[in-house]
Amino acid sequence: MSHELPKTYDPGAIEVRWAEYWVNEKLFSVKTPEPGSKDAKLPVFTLLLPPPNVTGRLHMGHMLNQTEMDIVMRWRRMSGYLTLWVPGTDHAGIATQMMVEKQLATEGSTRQQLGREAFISRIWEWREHYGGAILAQMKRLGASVDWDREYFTMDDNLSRAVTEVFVRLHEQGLVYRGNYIVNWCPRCQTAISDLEVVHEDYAGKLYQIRYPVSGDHSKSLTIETTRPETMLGDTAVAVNPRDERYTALHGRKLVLPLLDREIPIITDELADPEFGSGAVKVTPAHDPNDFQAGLRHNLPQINVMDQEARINQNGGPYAGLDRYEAREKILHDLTERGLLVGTKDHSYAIGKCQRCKTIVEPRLSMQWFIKIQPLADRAIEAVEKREIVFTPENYAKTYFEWMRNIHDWCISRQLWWGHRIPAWHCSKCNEITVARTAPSSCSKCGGAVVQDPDVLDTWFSSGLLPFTVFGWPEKTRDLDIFYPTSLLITGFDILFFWVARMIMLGCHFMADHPQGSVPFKEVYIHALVRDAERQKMSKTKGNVLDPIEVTEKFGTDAVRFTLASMASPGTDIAFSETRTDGYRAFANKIWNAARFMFMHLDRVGGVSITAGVPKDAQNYLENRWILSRLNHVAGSVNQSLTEYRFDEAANTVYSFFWGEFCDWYLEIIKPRLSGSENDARSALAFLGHIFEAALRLLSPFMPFITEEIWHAMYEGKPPGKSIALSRYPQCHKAALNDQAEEQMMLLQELIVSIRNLRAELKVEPKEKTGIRVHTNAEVEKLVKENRSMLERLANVEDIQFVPGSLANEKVSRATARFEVALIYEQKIDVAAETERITKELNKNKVLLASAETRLNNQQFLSKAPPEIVEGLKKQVEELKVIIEKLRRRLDGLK
RNA sequence: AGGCCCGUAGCUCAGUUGGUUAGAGCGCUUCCUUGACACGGAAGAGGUCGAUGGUUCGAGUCCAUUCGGGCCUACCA
Repeated sequence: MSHELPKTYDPGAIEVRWAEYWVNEKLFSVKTPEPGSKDAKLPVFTLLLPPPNVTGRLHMGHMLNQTEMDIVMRWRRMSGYLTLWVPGTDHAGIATQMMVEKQLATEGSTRQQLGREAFISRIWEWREHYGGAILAQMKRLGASVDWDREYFTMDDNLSRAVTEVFVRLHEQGLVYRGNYIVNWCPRCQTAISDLEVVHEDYAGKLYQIRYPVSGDHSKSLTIETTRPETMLGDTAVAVNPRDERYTALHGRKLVLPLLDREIPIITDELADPEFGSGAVKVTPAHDPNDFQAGLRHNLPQINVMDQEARINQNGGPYAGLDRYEAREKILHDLTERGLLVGTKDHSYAIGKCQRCKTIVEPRLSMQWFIKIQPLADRAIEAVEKREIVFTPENYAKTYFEWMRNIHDWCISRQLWWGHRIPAWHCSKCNEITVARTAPSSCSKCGGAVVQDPDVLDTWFSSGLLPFTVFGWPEKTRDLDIFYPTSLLITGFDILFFWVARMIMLGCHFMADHPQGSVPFKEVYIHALVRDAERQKMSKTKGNVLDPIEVTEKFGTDAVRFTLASMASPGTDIAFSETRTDGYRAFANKIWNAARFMFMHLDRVGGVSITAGVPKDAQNYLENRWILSRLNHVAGSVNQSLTEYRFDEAANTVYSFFWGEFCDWYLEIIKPRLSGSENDARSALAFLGHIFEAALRLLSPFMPFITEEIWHAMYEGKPPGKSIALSRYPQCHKAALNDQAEEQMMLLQELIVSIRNLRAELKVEPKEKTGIRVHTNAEVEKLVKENRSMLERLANVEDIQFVPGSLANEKVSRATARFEVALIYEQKIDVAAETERITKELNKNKVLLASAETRLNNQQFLSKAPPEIVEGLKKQVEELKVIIEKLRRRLDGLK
């Protein structure tokens, strides 16, 4: 039997195989543990996948998000948690509807032609065909989610829960319907929430328009506006009550130009005396501030635009014109009449629809809202009391900032795709019945009822997911066990859209949950993945990297490792392929290290690498050392992951595996591996033990290659189905060995010093040299014990210990604990050596001087902690020794 | 308008509560095809931490000011 591993590392070949294996074997599916069962006693770790849009395509942000989630989940699973990661997709109301409407357009059809029902089934069809793209990609990338629990936000059970929530909120008086100013997208023809509006700076114009005083056209007021077309809906002009310029006009009326309607002059704080003329037009149906002012003064609300933002019949001669055509015509007409006083440049922010980028129109319309304050209060408290903890912590500030200035949430959308509002309108008496199921007739007058045509904001249903995925409103065992979820990992872009809403709704509906009402205990907000030049990736810039393409080029493990190695809370990631190439090399290194081990295993045969640590292992310094290092590293990686320092964790395993395990350990044991079969077997048994642990350590970061090698190690008969189900290495104090680590460090220093000298002298690589060492008895003993290591790694054949200092030698190196010189005839470059030593000497002199200055400073001595002072004293002693040695070297060179 | 973040080697980033000689990867220079790996090995060069001022025995690390870059929130006519 041999350990099968192809000669070259081909990530594509192994990854597809394992990705399928993990899914087919249902390795990460979690059955709800029965009461009293073994699993029921485990600590639980639950994570909800931020559901990608059905319309979505996987981008680097997803890849980062998934990598972080998968690392955490694999690590927790291996650390003994019952680990549940629930995947799903979001029906994405507007986005999906737009997508399918576009498709219809290519067929020359519209949703109106199709009708509501047919259009919706068309979307379901579309979803069947294209909806699973991201999740399929996730499977390929090996995300360790429970595919048996996959959901879609429009599933029957989730939809029922949405209805239940709406009805309950309504019963609690937290849902209301009313005519308010909302952000209206004329393209999508629906209301959208404040969050769905993106603001952009806009260099526009401010138009100054004169409104004549009624009955006295010699007098007038001048107002300023950026949207002159809205004047058609003006129902007053306001001045500030304290603005003495206009006291005389209080109570008078104005003639609204163009329409010749009389409108009152009102006094209201809305008018800022500092702005423009101090008079402001009031358009209650098209501006939120004006709307409030209108309510205060009982002004009529005249809506002058239709759903497509064309002027309606209220606009008199302008009816039928698009809002911007109307603007031009109005400005033209005003100019003709001499009422346009002036125009000035004015830059302000315009709101655009998040989805289609059409300029949003504030418009009065009948919508459903959630009274948000009561929900927000509790949501603020939950974070203040640290029931939910943010990483990085300053996102809590952003969260508070928003929560404390929150506005009621407009939840109705004039779309067809989404959860329909469970409200029925009586066609006779207009009574509205909100109910869990359709009423047969009006509860008030018995008339026929029609369901409200609107659907709910997509974020309404996704805001409920932390409890609805576990079966709410039923009282399920899943809810008992898995709620609250442990962690949420997501991007800051949906902090308000989703995270804040989940907190509000979770706290509200899970208020009596024994393990706490919050939907999750921790929120980790990940950063942005930028391109190698730190530019934001965007389609228009054309710098978008497709994660699947990069993955195919370098392997999933390498891409994951790249992202992990740069994922530090709060820091954006500049993704560069050269770096990924470097981690592909790392994977290749792991691969070849494994092949190296297998080569020797197959040569001697009969070694059980799983039998535990062989007895004689502790006899070897390098074994004590690498075991100690492994345990230190395990401790440090666990700690870093606890703090979501993916970068620290990844870099730690990287340098352990490559820098210590491969570069030093494997090199040291090579002679034993290729020596007698007994020696090889003993070395291999311990090597296998370390290698296997290192694979487990690496597994959450590089699940594919570690799975492949792990199975190969067991020759197809592993102790479990997957390395992902084995235990994560911990730091065992008993395995730590400070002495071994110090001794190895000294030997490494000595070896490097010798290599150094050889390089400087340009000794032929194949030529062995002799060395002379001046040191203390302890080090001498250590070197003698590890003579063969030194001979091999430093290419030395003759080691002499000398009583006297070697500082006068032409070629030598000195540290505080030893001096070493090469026994070598060749001439050296005296000038270069002199320069090098002078440089080193000066560096040390500067250090000594600064240290001594500090030690002579009474303030320092009295105020600095004693261990710092002691450390400095010790350093001064060592510096003096080194400086003295360097001086003698310099003299010797002359 | 308010709030937040960043500026450390050629490039991309680390640098924990201020404490001894500021680190890594990539790139660069020199040497080496030694049977795991040239996707490799060995050795090396290279920063005074955006600027200024302050606190402190001691600052890349805290404070202030300033310059440069980025982000978020917002109903400014």
